[in-house]
Amino acid sequence: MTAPKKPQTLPRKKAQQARSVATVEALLEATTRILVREGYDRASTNRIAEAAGTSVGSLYQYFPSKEALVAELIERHIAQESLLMLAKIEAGAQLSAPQMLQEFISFVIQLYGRNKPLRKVFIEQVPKIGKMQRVWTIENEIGEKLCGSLFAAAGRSEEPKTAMQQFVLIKTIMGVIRAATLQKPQNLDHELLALELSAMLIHYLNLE
Amino acid sequence: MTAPKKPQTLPRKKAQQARSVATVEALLEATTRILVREGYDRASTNRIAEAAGTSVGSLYQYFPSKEALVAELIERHIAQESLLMLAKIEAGAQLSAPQMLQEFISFVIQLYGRNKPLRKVFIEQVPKIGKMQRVWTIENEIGEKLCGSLFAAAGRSEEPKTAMQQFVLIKTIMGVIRAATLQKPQNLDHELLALELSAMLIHYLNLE
DNA sequence: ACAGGATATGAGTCTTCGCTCACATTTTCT
DNA sequence: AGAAAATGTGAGCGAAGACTCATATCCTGT
Repeated sequence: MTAPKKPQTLPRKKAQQARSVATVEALLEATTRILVREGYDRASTNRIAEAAGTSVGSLYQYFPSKEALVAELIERHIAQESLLMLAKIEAGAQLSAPQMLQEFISFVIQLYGRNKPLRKVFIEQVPKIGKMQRVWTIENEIGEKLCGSLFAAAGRSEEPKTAMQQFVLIKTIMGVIRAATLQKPQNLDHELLALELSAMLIHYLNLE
Repeated sequence: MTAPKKPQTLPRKKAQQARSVATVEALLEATTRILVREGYDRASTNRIAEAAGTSVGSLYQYFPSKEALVAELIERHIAQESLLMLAKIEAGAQLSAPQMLQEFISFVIQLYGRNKPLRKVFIEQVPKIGKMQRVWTIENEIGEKLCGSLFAAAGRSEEPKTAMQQFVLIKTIMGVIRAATLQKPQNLDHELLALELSAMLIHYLNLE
């Protein structure tokens, strides 16, 4: 009879004074620490509050649930990294298409090499927290922008870019890099990977 | 102070009589149903036992934990699908390399289109249950076999296949298909996707 | 037929955890 | 200074669920 209730992830109230902002930040930092050290399941609200040096009560003033806490963390993480990627694309505007793509891929590989344990937790929790849609939206955005910049670099700005091209481009990159990062086969040179991937995709897009 | 204990996933005892084998099967089937209908978190051992028409006690005779139950389900799922993929590769042995690859990709897309809800649960739980290594091992196996067959079909059996080639080949395929399946952009034609992906990879492998 | 192993049962124990609330403290504003 | 608003506290309630165990039933071999 009970409808399947998804946990609310909207912040309960906004912090106004500096002191409460500090509390919220402390909570988020503590959540990160506990997530990495203990994993999602062992991260209880009580434990998080204690680690943050506050109380459960305070936690529930700002976050309606543990999921909300993690959702906020994921949101910040996604937002930050997508900004970095978009910036990287802009920064390579004067390069040739192959170089631009190769540098972008190298950059993402290096990005994914950082913070492995936390990233692992996020990857596991993104679906449960319902952040998949958000990730996809941003990935598509990046794919679109990257595709546009590549065509521009090859002097073919006018040509239409199909949804398929953008999709294959960004999903190939992210899919392969995710695999390379998580699975980490040590005998796989990252520079070479970036080179081969970009060559393959440049040819796929007819941009050499 | 407590060491992070991973839940044991080895079967507690093996069923010997026909009756107990039936119990185990019933438990696994019930787990599947509940997983699909209620999701992982709401699937409690009590509920599973009830749905299977047995008792919790019986469940714990054969599975030391809920994780063990799901691990067994995932194991069967992985094993079954990898067999299908390997069979598909063998079945295409007389085709040209491009055709073989295209048909393989189409096959995997169609495979991933089935059982979406259950597959979603599995994808979410594979990391937590510790089955990632197993998935990777099998994916690499498939990549190796596929790569070999493609080279053979192009009359280049003798040429060495690098680890990089196998890696890019299989991870591109699986990564893109996973994205296409989960994200399901409806304006993306699956046949066309298979065609473009295979063309791209055939060129990457220098097999046209 | 009967012993002994295999299997089944499910009420109950124990633990964990999410979350509330009555109350205390701090900050802000006039 | 004093009132009102914002913020902080943590013991404890209630729910949920993982897992056990004493007991009962079934099966197999002799």
